[in-house]
Amino acid sequence: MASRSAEPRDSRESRNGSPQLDAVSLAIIEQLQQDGRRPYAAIGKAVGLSEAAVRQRVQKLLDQGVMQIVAVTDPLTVGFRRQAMVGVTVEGDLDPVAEALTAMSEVEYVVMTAGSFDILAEIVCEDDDHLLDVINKRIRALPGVRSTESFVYLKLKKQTYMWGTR
Amino acid sequence: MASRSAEPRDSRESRNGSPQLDAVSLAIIEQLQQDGRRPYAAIGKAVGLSEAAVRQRVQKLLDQGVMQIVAVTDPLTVGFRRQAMVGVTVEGDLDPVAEALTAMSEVEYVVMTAGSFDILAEIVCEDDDHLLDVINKRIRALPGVRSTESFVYLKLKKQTYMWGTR
DNA sequence: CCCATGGCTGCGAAATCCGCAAGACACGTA
DNA sequence: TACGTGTCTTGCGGATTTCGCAGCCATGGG
Repeated sequence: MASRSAEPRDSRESRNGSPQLDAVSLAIIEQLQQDGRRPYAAIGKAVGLSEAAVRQRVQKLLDQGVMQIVAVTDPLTVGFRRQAMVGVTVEGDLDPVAEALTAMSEVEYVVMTAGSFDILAEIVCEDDDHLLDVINKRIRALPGVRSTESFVYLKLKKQTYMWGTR
Repeated sequence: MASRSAEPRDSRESRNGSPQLDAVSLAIIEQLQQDGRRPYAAIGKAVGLSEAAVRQRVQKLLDQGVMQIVAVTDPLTVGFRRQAMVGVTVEGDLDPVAEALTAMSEVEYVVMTAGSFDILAEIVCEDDDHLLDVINKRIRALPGVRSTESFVYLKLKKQTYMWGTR
């Protein structure tokens, strides 16, 4: 059935270190984006592979860190009452600052950007005191941080992981 | 075993419409944040509940929209080569703008904030043309949008859903 | 040419998921 | 207080899924 196609089904590394994904793996990911608990057999039927093959591919994708299967929530509804996005401007090398932010447990999301901020970091805290401490005492104190600007979350309106299915 | 505690285990609505979660449901969510495919029996053992009880709680949490179990990836490694955070400032009511953003399939994340932006929106696109189209032609054209500022993603450094486990 | 590697398939055993029925408890009402 | 009502919990099969393993095929290197 699998209609062994001619296109490369490899796992070569592209130059940025990210594994190259073929269409079948993308289809598997798409299935799991709709329902992270979908059975392997059902996925196999959808993408044209055996159950075992799907299982192996999924395991590899997880091992490689290409995807993770997790429960996601709106922290605001689950007891974390203060959340904020912090824009950081840095002088010099971005990496040390990004690493330091990544190491903080309150920081859920770190991305390097082009624009008037060099780094965006999303922070999840229990309360105002906690948030203030993280931003004012810990982030602004990092060597290389020139300035920060905070955007406290008021309401989360959308949170999707369904790209690819459109 | 379940040591029926005295604290409320209800599903009342708090004033903002979010279901109130007890400690057991939080523990279940925590388990699924570590591994979205963890078997119900294993979760039950960890939180002190029967397999069936866990299953029903999970199903309810999913139905209520409190959490979702999905595969998450770094879009940059999966073929979506342009991603950006857009800060939007609005005149007048925020809701219509937030709704319009939410309706766009390229917009993955919408949050209302306090600060120099009223709304932050994360955008996932195939290429530069696509990104330009979304930001310049569609978002900036929305009635009520006063201005926007874009932060194109260069590299995703961290992406976690492990709050609560710390 | 031969061999090593990687990926897919098929299969049987073990574990898991799922639906159902019954018991326990809290709460609201008469 | 007594009595429903609704929710939560538990236990138990049967169907389904997961898991590990052996074999097969294609590709690429020596």
